[in-house]
Parts: sequence; C-alpha cells; structure tokens
Amino acid sequence: MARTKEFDPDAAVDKAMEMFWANGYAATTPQQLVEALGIGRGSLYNAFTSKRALYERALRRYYERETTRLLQVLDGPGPARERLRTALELLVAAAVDGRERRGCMVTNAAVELADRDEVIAHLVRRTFERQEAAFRSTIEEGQRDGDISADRDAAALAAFFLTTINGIQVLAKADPDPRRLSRLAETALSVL
Amino acid sequence: MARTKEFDPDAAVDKAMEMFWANGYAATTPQQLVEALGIGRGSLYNAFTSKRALYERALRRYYERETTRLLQVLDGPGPARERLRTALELLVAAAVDGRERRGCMVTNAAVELADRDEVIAHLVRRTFERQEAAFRSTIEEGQRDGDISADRDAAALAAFFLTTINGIQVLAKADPDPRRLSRLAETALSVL
DNA sequence: ACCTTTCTTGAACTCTAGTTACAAAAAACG
DNA sequence: CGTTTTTTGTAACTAGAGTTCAAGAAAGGT
Repeated sequence: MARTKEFDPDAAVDKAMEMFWANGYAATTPQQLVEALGIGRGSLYNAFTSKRALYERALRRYYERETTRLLQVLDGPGPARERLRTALELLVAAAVDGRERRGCMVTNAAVELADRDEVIAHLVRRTFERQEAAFRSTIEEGQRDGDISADRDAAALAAFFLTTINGIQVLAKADPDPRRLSRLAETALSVL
Repeated sequence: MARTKEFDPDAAVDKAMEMFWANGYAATTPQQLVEALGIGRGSLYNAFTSKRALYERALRRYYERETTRLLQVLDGPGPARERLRTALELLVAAAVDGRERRGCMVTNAAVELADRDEVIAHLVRRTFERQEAAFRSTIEEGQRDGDISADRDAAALAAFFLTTINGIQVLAKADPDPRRLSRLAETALSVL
C-alpha cells in the first residue's frame, strides 16, 4: 500500500526536544533540526507539519519524559523529606548537565513563549500544576508522619517549592556552579 | 561643524528596552524597533551599530533604571522586614504590569541568552550579585534589630530570595494572577 | 507484475531579518 | 554664507528562515 517511514518519529521528536531544550524555540532553525534528526527537509515537514508544531510535540514529550521523572521521585518510597531532597538534586543535575546550562525546557518555554502563545502557556501551566500537586502531597505526607513540621500550610509550601525550582533553573543559566545550586536546594529544604 | 541628532538617543534606548523587555531578543525585529523608536533605519544603525549592541545597551539601561528601584527600596528607611515586603510587591507589580506579563528583563535575558553569550551572562550575574548583596545587608540589618530571627544564615537567605524573585518572574509569564504571586511573596517573607 | 499510496530527497520559492550604501539635507562654526 | 560633518531616509543587498513541490522509491494489495 504505502511506503514505510525510514526514520523513527519518536526518536526524531526526542532529538528535536534536545535541540529546542538547549537552544530555545526562535534560535533553533530548520537546518539544525534536519541535521540533528538526520532526515531530509521534506520528511521533516511531511512528518511534523511545521517548526511550531514540532516544538509543541517536543515540549509535550519533555513533559511526559522529564517531568515524570520528578513526579516518580516525589511519589516514590522513602521519607518525604528525602524524596524532596532527591527531587531537587535531580533538577540541579539536569539543569547543568554536561556543562550545557540548558535549564528546564518548561521554564525556558514559560519565559520565551508563554506570554505570546496561549497553547504553550496552557501546557506550561499544566506542568506547573502537576509539579505543585506532587510537592503538596509529599509535604502533606511528611507532615502526617512528623517528618515535616505541620505548622505551615502545605499548599503554600508547595507553591513555594515550585517557585524555587524555577528560580534555580534561571540562576543555572547564568552561573552553572552545581555547588551553589545545591546549597540553594538545601536552604529550600531547611524551610520545611 | 556637524549636524545634531534629531532624536534623543536616551529616550530611544528606553523605547528599545520596552520592546526587548516585552518580546525578548530574537523575537524583536529591526522593523519593530524602527517603528517603536520613530526613527529611520539609517538612523537606527548609525546610532546603535547593530541589534545586538542596542540590546546590550537596553539591558544595561534596565539594570540602571529598574534594578536600581529595587535596591533603593531595600537600602531605604523603615524596618527591614517591611522593606523586603515592599521590594517583593514592587517586583510582582512590574512583572504583570498592564497585563503584559513581560516579567523581569534580566530574568528573560538569563533564560534566553546567558548560556550562549558571555557578555550577557556577565551582565546578568552582576545584576544578580547586586540584588543578592542588597537582600543580604537588609536581612543582616533586620537580624541586628531583632526584626528578623537571627538563627538563619543571612547569606543563604539572600541567595534564596534571589532564587525566589526569579521563580516568581517565571510563574508570572505563565499565569499573571497578581494575587497568587503576592501570596508567594508572603510565603517567602514568612521564612524569615 | 502492476497500481496505489505514502514516503524521501533535494531543489526551489517566498519572505523577511539584519545590515549597508548612498545621496540629499541640515546643523554648527568660522 | 560656505564648508564641514553628521544625520536622515530610502533603496538595495545578502543570507537564511520556513515552507512547498516535483520526481522517484519502497511497500503492499490484487
């Protein structure tokens, strides 16, 4: 019936994700994408319609892949406080991975596009809500276990953690010193 | 001897600052700049050399103008805790000014450019250091006055406030609800 | 084997970004 | 006034962004 695709679209989206993650939306060109994905210009547009559409898919992929790792840690086993620490260390490590200072793709998307593109803004908000909810339930759990002091509002703390991780991503862009970022994470934990 | 400029270069830099602040670097075109500054293309390049150079001037202007307002509040009169609150409210107000969600230009620059442009990165770091130092001295003052509890390290708290304000700027891009942002500022203050 | 469909490749097209070149004009100063 | 120097406005240029298209190629159904 029809010819079969020679490349794996899923793998291609992953590679596009890496590109957009490291360079942002506007600074990533079709040429770079074609080279990174290892396919022809025609195939690119045949498979993904437009740069914008590919970016959106890449961001969704990031949401599924990278954000899920955070949620898994938070929803995983162990004392609540430890889980929060592990989650923050994970973020710090990812932000400065390989001296690339690419930060978090959702944070980058929020700053570059969320004020001009409602679809992106919506995706960003959803990611933030998910993360906030995971922080909240972990904190509440810790409060029930006595692991975390119960005299603070869990919801406010969760929102605050969300703010903190985004702030860390921003600082990582300008100054990728992992020790400094880790210290920030420690300070955040000491608030609990 | 020579002809005099018909436009005020300082005012032009201000307008360029507004443009770059709201749209970012890559998404701002020479055409938009020409229209916003109300001068011809020739004058633009004659006076400012290149888009990149103009952006740098605009960012320095922002640093002088907007960042200074924050430092003035922190170094101003009144109880330390109140000054911190005023400073945070100032940031929240600026971030969502006129429903534009433009955030903070330094935060935007950090995310969009700091990992690829060392000059910009340096400017961003310098701004952050200044802000952090101002937070620190205000916190230390408050600790001496008994306004702020002295059982936490002022340096760590200052770094943490820097993180927080950047995090707030990011959230403001996706969800410009001033009340939510104010609540975050309140939570940050409650840590002291 | 053929036909259909969807894929691939690569050239080609349009549009605009970012910059430069240039001629005319206009201000300052002697 | 005239000369000099800079500005200004407009046109023009180059490069590349982002996309489309035509021609061939693989896969499968009949």
